[in-house]
Amino acid sequence: MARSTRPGITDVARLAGVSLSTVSRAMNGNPTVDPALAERVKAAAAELGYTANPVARSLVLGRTQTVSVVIPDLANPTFQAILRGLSRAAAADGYHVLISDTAEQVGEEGALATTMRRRTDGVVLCAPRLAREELAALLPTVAPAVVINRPPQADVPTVAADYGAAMSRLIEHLHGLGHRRIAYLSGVVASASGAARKAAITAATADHDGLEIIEIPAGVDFDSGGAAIDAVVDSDVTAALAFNDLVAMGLLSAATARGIRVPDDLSITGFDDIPFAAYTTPPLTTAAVPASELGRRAWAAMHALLTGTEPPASDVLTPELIIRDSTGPAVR
Amino acid sequence: MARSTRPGITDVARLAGVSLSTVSRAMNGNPTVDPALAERVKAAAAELGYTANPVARSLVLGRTQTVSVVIPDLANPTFQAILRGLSRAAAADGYHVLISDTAEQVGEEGALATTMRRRTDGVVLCAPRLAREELAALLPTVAPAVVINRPPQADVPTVAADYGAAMSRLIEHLHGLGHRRIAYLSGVVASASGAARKAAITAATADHDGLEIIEIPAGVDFDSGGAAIDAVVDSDVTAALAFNDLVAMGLLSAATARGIRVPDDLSITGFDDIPFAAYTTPPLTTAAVPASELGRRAWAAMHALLTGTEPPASDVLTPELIIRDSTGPAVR
DNA sequence: CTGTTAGCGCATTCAA
DNA sequence: TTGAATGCGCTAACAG
Repeated sequence: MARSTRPGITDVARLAGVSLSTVSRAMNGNPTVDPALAERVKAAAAELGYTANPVARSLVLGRTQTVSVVIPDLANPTFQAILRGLSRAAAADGYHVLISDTAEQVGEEGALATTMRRRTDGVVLCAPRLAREELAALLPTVAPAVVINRPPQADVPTVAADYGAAMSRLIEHLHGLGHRRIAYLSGVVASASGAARKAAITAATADHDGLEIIEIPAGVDFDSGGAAIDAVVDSDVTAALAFNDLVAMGLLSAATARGIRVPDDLSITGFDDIPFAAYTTPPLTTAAVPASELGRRAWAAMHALLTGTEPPASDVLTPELIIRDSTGPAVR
Repeated sequence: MARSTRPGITDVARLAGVSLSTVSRAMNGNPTVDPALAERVKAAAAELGYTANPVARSLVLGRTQTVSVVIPDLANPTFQAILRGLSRAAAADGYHVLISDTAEQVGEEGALATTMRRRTDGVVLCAPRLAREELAALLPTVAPAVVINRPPQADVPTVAADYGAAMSRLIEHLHGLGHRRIAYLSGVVASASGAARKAAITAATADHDGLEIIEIPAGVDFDSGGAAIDAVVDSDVTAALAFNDLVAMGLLSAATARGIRVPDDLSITGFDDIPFAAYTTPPLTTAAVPASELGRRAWAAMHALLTGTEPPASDVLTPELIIRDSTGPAVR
């Protein structure tokens, strides 16, 4: 029967008639080896189907050519897009990605990141609800790290979307359409982006006399949007700012089911511009968070950290306002 | 300044006043260690914040506690769900997941799987378009492996949804509504699930006199569904079977934009039951492929392989027919 | 029950 | 330019 164990560097050395250090050097393209010899070694390696054991290399080199990514919820389209952008960018640079969906163990982000960090060269953290202090305490222990969608931190590259600016644009859009009494379906209040949205709301009501924004607690998914329909109706508003597209879609669906016309009776805005936001009925007005671009940039920052390139600064992207048909002039 | 290098097993040994092996044994819960001593060791480890270097362990143990997952396209909701189900199940068993989105390098699945396999304990392969022979040649080289959504292979656990059975149900549903001339928007013909769908169509037309199913080449995404509207209209059918929900949604959207009423003028079915299929207007009739369950089961199979449990057989799930409002009685 | 010794597979000093 | 020796950090024989 054939060999059951993979060929090692020793096998190649023997076949090529050289020492294992020469094999190592040849395989790594070290220029201090005689070209002819290098060829011979490579031929031997090819013949044996030899490839250096990455685990052994990792041990001696101290790097794994892999980064960890911790994501709060793989079911969320935005996080999926971040992961996708990051994953592809990392692959293009020859890096692998170890993922972790923390959905189950909320609050375990710290321990998880620490665990993952040990098998990888760095960690990209997407942890919107991790407490500020915990994050601050965690970061130094897992460096190099890059953080997504959190306020800039000292010594840690951050890539984020400007949720506050986007929320302001959404509000301006609604205000421009004549809406003066607006509902805000808040999602995770404790999240960084949630705080940014809230701040934008406060600023907007301060800026515009007569503008009222009523906060209605809701969740972050489709169902919570639907569940909020009663509260929205009762609040007697002409428009609703949903925490995200999922919530907006739930609200839109529930409103339609109730015979409330959107945007004639009620304008609705989303947030994120997930893939299906353009295909609801009516299509959703929203703020386009460039999620996969965030992932790409997070990788760029990590790659810089890993290669010792210039210390990447914090990188913030402003979501674009996407006006579709779920918003229209205020009626009342 | 503080120590810049992590504590090693030697540091713990010194602090606890024991040998390396005792530390190793104590940390691994080896019962042949005096309980009191074990406590002392653990205390020392805790004091130093020591944790065994996973890379070194991997090298000596020959296992990484990690599995690779290769996914064709992270932008596809079905694959996302598979990954999510798998990832969470693996995490529950203390395993990590290395992912690879092969989108960019189609056809590179083999090389990629091989590369990833070397840093992990096994690979879960989701490669619908990989040629049968290539797959067969690849599998033995990356074992242990489990394959998702492909016909059962010898010696390799397979978990798959029965696309053929689901397609049959969809057709029966349409036939029962009186549809006799139906369009089929084919996606990736070369894929395993594509072949299964096609076979179901052939069987159905053979079973039912007067039933015609016209194949219209299309893609696998939203846009390709929309692009097929002309062909569908020209084909003079009363119903259309879309390759998947994305295509169905694109077609639905284009149809609606053209003033074609669904399901009054045209019935449309999807496939997969992605999260948004229930929220289109009208909601989509489709076949629910239990994607995250597939991921979960793929993990179960892999875990069995890894732990030497009973050889997992091939596991096939039949998608449930979900009748919503995009299908109705045939008019003509 | 505990310590000593030998590798896991490779990259890299150091000599030659 | 090449080879021999050393060690990355840890586990697992093997003695004691």
